[in-house]
Formats: sequence, C-alpha cells, structure tokens
Amino acid sequence: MRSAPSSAPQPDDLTAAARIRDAAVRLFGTRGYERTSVREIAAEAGVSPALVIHHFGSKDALREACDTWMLQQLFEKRAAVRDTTDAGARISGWLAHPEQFRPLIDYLAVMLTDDGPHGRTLFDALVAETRAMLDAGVADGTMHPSDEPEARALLVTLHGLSTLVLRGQLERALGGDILSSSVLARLTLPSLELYTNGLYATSDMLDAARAAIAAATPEGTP
Amino acid sequence: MRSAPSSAPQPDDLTAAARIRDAAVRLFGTRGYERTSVREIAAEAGVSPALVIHHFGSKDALREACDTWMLQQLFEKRAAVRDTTDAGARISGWLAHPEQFRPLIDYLAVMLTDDGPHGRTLFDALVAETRAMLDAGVADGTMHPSDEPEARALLVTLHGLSTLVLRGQLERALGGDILSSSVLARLTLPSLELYTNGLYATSDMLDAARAAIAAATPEGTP
DNA sequence: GTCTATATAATGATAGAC
DNA sequence: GTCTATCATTATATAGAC
Repeated sequence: MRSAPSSAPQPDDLTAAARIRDAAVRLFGTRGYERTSVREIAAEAGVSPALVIHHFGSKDALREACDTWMLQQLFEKRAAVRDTTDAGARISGWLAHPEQFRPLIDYLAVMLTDDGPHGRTLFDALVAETRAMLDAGVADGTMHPSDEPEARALLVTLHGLSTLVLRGQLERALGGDILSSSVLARLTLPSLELYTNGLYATSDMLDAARAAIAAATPEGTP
Repeated sequence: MRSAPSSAPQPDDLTAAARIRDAAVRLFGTRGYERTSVREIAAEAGVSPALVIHHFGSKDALREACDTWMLQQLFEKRAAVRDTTDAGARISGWLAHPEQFRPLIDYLAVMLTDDGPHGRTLFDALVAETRAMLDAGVADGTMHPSDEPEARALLVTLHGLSTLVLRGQLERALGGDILSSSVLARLTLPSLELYTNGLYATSDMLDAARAAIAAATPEGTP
C-alpha cells in the first residue's frame, strides 16, 4: 500500500489495488460513501467488483484504507509546503494547476462530515495546527491575543472548513469551481477585511459579553 | 399537510401522516437521507412500511415533503422572532428549552450538505438575509462597510453555518450539546472578539491584497 | 387508512475456475 | 491476481385483503 508513486493523475500503469483505491477516493469524495457502490468503484477502476473485495476485504475496509491514504497525502503535501528550501518551483506549479487538489479536498470534506473512523483525527489535527498558527501570530505581534485561545482556534478552523464542506453551495452561488482563481479572488478580500477590521464598528457587544462573563464568574450556569 | 399543530414534541395524537413526517425528519436529520430506510421510519412512527409509501408516494417524495415542511417551520419561527410585539415570554421560553431546536437544525444541516431539492433555496435565503443584516448594520453605522458586500455576506453566512454542518466535530471537541448554554457561551466570546477586532494586528495583508487587485483592475485572469 | 404478503431490483460479499 | 457466476440480504415499492 506504499508502492504507488502517488498523485499521478493518469489512472493507468498503476497496480489494480492502487487504481481501485484512487477510484474509490474519487467517488467517495464526489458522491459520498453511502451513495457509492462497490460496483461503481470497480467500473471506475476498470476491474471486477469481486477484485475490490478481494484486495480490501470489505467496502468499509476500503473506506478505511482511503481515509489513511488521503490523510497521508495531506500530510505529505503540507510537509512539502513547509520544507520550502528550494521547492518554490513546485509550489508555483501547484498554484498553476489547482485542480489537482480537487480529489483531496473533496475527500477531506466527506471525512469531516460523514464522520468515518478518521474524521476526528483530521479535525483535531487541523484545530491543533490552527492553534499553533494563532499562538505564533500572537507571539510575534501580528495577531491579537484572545481571552479564549483554544475556543478561538476551534472557531477559526470551523470558519476555514466552511468553504470546504459547503463548497457545493459556494460554487453554485459564485458560479465557478472553488479552486478557480476567480472564486478564490472573490473570497480573499472579504476574508482579509473580516480578519483585519472585523465586522462591528463598535465594541459594545464584546464589552457587554465580557461584562456578563465577569459578573457570572464563579458559577457555570448562566 | 397543514393540519398538525406543529412543534408538539409528543409523537402521539397526531395523524399517521404527521407522525411519519416527524419520524422521517428526526431520522433524516440525525443519520442522513441515505442511511435512513423506509422501514426505520415506519418503525419510528409506529406504522407499517407500506403506509409510509401510501401517504407520500416514495421515499424521495417523503424527503421533499420534509424539506418543505422544515423550511416552513424555519420561516415561522423566524417570523415569530421578528414579530416581537409581545412574544418576549415566548422567546425566553425558547431559550429555556433550546433542545426543541435540535430537530430543526439537524435537518437544516443535512438539507445544506446532502443537496436535496431545496437546499439551494435555503442557502440563498440565508445569504440574502445575512446581506440585509449587514447592509442595515453599515447603514446605521454599527458595522464596517465592505469592498465586496455580496461576497462578504456569503462568507459570513458560511461561517455561521460552519457550526451547524460541523456540529458533530464541534460537540465532540467542546464536550457537549451544541445547544447547551456552556457550549454556546464558550463560542460567544471568540466570535465577538473576531467580529469586533478581527485577527490581524496590522492591515499589511489587506493592503497588499487591495494593491494587487488595483494593479490588475481591467483584466480578469490574475 | 392501515395492514400482511410479496414483487423486483440493488446491495455487499463469496466460491471457485483460470 | 483476476475473472464469472452466484448467494444472501436489504432496499423501495406494489397488490390486495380488511
């Protein structure tokens, strides 16, 4: 399960098991786990339904294999981004062909919503990463501190994931692929506005909330 | 389909059709459309599977009936909130028993993600409502204006819905029902922080984005 | 209106030849 | 390793009695 060169868009010249896995990732990601049948996966991979079961044992075990595979893919890509020693060319290559991330984000979205075996692993990892990013920002002075750093990390993670899990509605509303430059550009400015200046012109509501919390400090049932 | 008094928690003394509809809403909301069988709905409603089909024609038609029913429920509740002439007691009654909203928010979440026939209707209505709220805030000076009001409304709607569609992960991370006062309180402060002061301490990134947009004004392929 | 009994199709999984 | 053929189960939906 570690032999394939990975991220090769061509569904050819791979082992049958790898082609099945890739087909399953594609179909699970676009149609969801329940809506995808073993027969469809087999057809997409160009093999018989029996071979799917033979290689993975069961449909559920296939899902598990896809989960861990995509998790690994995600971590590899992120690690590659982090090791930016010389990979500037690779990154710009990525940005030139953003459609290659489609299968990954589609699959991650169903992992997070369909709550499979590794959805919580993924979510917790993302929250932790967000938390670290926010803490670093606070430390170097580029971000505001928070009264509740952990809950804020959770919230920022949720906000970021909303464009993933609701990408169907988003793409329909904006009329284009979520990875297209036009859609990304359309969302960038409002995001930066929001995360720079906020929404409210006054701090009345925040002050009121802080006062209410301070007033009810000892007890926990407001 | 308009005879039941609605929002009566007891699954008794309703017509069979209403009990089937309520059972379907409950199961679709908690387990999703595909994972729910007609047999389960019938068992939950205390009737035979055949009666489910007899009353609604098909499982898909039943889903459609549930969609429109819950949409109507949502609009009724919002209208009741808006007509706050004397209903202060009713509202405080709601806040005292937030668990009654569980079926509604569960169902709305699957409507938005499982993209049934009315999911886009719901989403577009929510975006429009958010847009109106933001415009009103800008008009009366309580909110900052935006360079892209529509995209910002979309983004704020997505952020708000993230706690719905990812409520499973959220509840697990925070250890409690999303409608419990403790979880709500935990999220309130970070939300207000974010929407009041933003995240970034400087406007460098926002300025850079605006400059980049201004530089690429006429053409649309940055 | 509500049931029992059943038709029909699709599902996940198996057996065994090659 | 890969296939064809098939099993057992479950799914939605129907027929017809009461």
